[in-house]
Parts: sequence; C-alpha cells; structure tokens
Amino acid sequence: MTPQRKTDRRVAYTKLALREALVELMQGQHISGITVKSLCELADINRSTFYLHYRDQYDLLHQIEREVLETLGERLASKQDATDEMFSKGPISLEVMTEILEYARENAALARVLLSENCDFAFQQDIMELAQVVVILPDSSINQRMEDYIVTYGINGCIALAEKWLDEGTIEEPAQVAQLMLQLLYFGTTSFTKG
Amino acid sequence: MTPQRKTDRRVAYTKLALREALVELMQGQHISGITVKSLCELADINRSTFYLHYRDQYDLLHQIEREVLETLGERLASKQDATDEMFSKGPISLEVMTEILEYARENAALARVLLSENCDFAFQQDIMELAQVVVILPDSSINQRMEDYIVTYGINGCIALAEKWLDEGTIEEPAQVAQLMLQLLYFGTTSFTKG
DNA sequence: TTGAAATTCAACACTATGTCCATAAAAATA
DNA sequence: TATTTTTATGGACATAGTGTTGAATTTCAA
Repeated sequence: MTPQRKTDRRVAYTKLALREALVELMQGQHISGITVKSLCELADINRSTFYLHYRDQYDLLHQIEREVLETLGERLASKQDATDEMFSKGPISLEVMTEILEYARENAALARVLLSENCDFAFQQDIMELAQVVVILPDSSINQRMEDYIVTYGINGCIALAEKWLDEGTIEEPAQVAQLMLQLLYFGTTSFTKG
Repeated sequence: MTPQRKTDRRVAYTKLALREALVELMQGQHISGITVKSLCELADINRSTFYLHYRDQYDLLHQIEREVLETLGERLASKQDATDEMFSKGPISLEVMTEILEYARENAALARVLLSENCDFAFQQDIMELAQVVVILPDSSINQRMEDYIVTYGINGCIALAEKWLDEGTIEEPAQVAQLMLQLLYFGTTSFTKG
C-alpha cells in the first residue's frame, strides 16, 4: 500500500530553486528569451534534472501560475461568501479587490513578474475571472459589444495600475488602491476634479 | 557630388520583405522567440543579407516602430494645431484620438502587432506621449502619485480597448471608439447605466 | 555597357536543445 | 541500521540557430 506518497524533499528543493530562478530571470526578460541552461545555472540544478520535471521554461511558468491561481482562489472564496448575499451578480466588491491586492503585496516579486509583459500567458484575465469581476452595472442599457469593450478597458486599466503599484514598492495600502480602482472604474477621472 | 543617394530598389525590397515577415511572425509569437532564420526563410531573403541591414530581430522591430511613430506624429501635428488653441494643456481631444484610431485601422495588421504582448518595446507609452495625453483635468485636487496612477489606468485601458477593436476587425467607426474611450476615461462605467 | 553595390552561397566556430545512460547521492522503508 | 527505491548528476550525442567571413553572382544606376 502506498497511501499518497509524500513529496520527496529533493524534488521539493529542485522545484523551489527553479521557481525562484525563473522569477528572478523574468524580472529582466521575456519568458521566451530565457534558456533552460541559464535557469539551471542560476538555480544550481543539473540540466538533466530540469527535464525530469518540466518540458521547457513555459511548462515551469504555467505550473507556477496554476499554483498561484489556486491559492488566491481559496483566499477569495471566504471573502466572497460574505458579499455574495449583497451582490449576487454585481460589480466587484471593495473587499475582494482589497484581498487580491493584499495577496499581491505578500508575493510582490512573483506578482510583478506574472503581471508583467515578460509573462506570455493570459494570466491577468484568469485573475479577474477568478475575482468574478463584473464591471458593468446590471441595469445597463448598452449592447454586448460595448459591454465587452468596457470590461476590457477596466480590467487592463486595473492591472496596469496594480503593476505600477507593485513596481514602486506598494507604498499605499491595498484598501486605498482598491478604492482608487473602483472609483476610476465607475466614475472616471472627473470624479477627482476639484469642485 | 552625391545629392542624397536614392535608395536602391534591392535594398527597399529586402527591407519590405523582412518587415512583412516580421509582422506575420509576430502575430503568432513574441519577438524574442522569433529566429533570424525563420524571418529570412519567410521573406525569402538570405540570412547574410539580413545581417547586412539589421543587428537582430529587435533592431528590425525598433526601426519599424520608429517609422510608425514618425508617420503618425506628422499626421497628428496638423490636427493638434487646430485644438491647441482650445486646450493648450488639457485632456486629449476627440479629434486626436479619432485620428490615431483611423491611422491604426489603415495599418491594422501592423498596429495589432505593435500593440500586442508579442511586442517587447514600450511602444504604447510612446504613442500616448505622442498624442500628448493629459488624462487629468488641470484643476484636479489630487497629488502627483494619484495622478500617475490614473494616467496609467487610462492609457492602458485605452490601448487594450484599441487592441480588441483591431482584433475583431474594426467594426465600429474610429470616431465611435474614440468617443467611448473618452467617456470611460472621464465619467466611468456608471455613465452607461440606464437612468 | 560598365563600374558599383547588393545579394547569394558555402563554410566556420560557437552555443543551446532535448535525450540518453551510467553513476552517485539521498530518501524512504523494512 | 541496512536495503531498496527514487532522485540528481555528469558526460555524450545529434540537431539547430547564431553571427561572421570571403568569394561568386546578380542587379542596379549612370
């Protein structure tokens, strides 16, 4: 009987080292420009060992992405339960957006890389889907095409804002940034204009 | 006396062929994953000839980018003269935004590639700087950090919207899309809500 | 038509790839 | 602790792209 084999310490270390190496290298270049050799040299892992676990650098990246989404999903689940009663199908709540930004801050280096242009996967969309972002108010009078444009606008604006926030060291509090995002999303820039 | 040597037809053809090959390949993959060899095979140009004109694939891309910015800049110059009197330092005008989108539509394949994630250069920022985007109204009461966040949000939202518009075949008219962008920028999503 | 310029072609050393196998090291288990 | 299983290492291999070179060829402009 082999009751769910525990993960070998060596495997755990190998994966951890390669993960950290990838995040470090992706701070400076796009995933498709990163060689398996450079990854292994930085991680001090034999190149043969790499191929024992991953197909290529994309495979490694995707596995990291999957893990992040899973972890974040679990964190959001509890928060969303609380707000589901109020907004069964409404715009994203301040609580959920704040929770996402708090998670991003706690894993800043990783989050920066995954949101950056050095990441080829459509990771951003996944995050926002996870957050059940419904940008448009339910009683809108516009058609589907317009709505899609507006969602695209809002999601990408928020992601770019988050990336800038991370790049500059997350000076503001997550709740503050979440507040800014939602205000921009719903009321635009003129809501910041001096009366 | 060599009075501005005319460009050799052969050189012109070589550059054109390589340009088109790059745009085609970049529809499917990131610039850093494109090999010089594949470029030359698609363009049916000898690899030695490539190196006669460009250092690598990035060099080729940057030259294209420079050319596009120059051409667009000239087109915007005339439009901006007209609006400069009204908004010496205000938000981007509907005319300028429309002009940008018209140019993008006329060069859709190229524009899609340059705005996509397959392009590593910060091409988007350059375009918006060229358009002298001032997102915030001049009499705003917020500080510099907030203003920067808001500009980032707006620019990236607009670019993502434009990219989607291009990807789907530029069904709407440029003026229509420009109108949508400015409304989102200034008044947010709630301005689309049914009264 | 002729000289100049651009392109082609073959060859070069160099580097990364993905795979393989034998060996060594470490972990899990009896 | 001793043994077995698993994992990591190191070397070798053919393959493919890189950037450069020099000679031959083609095309252009005048």
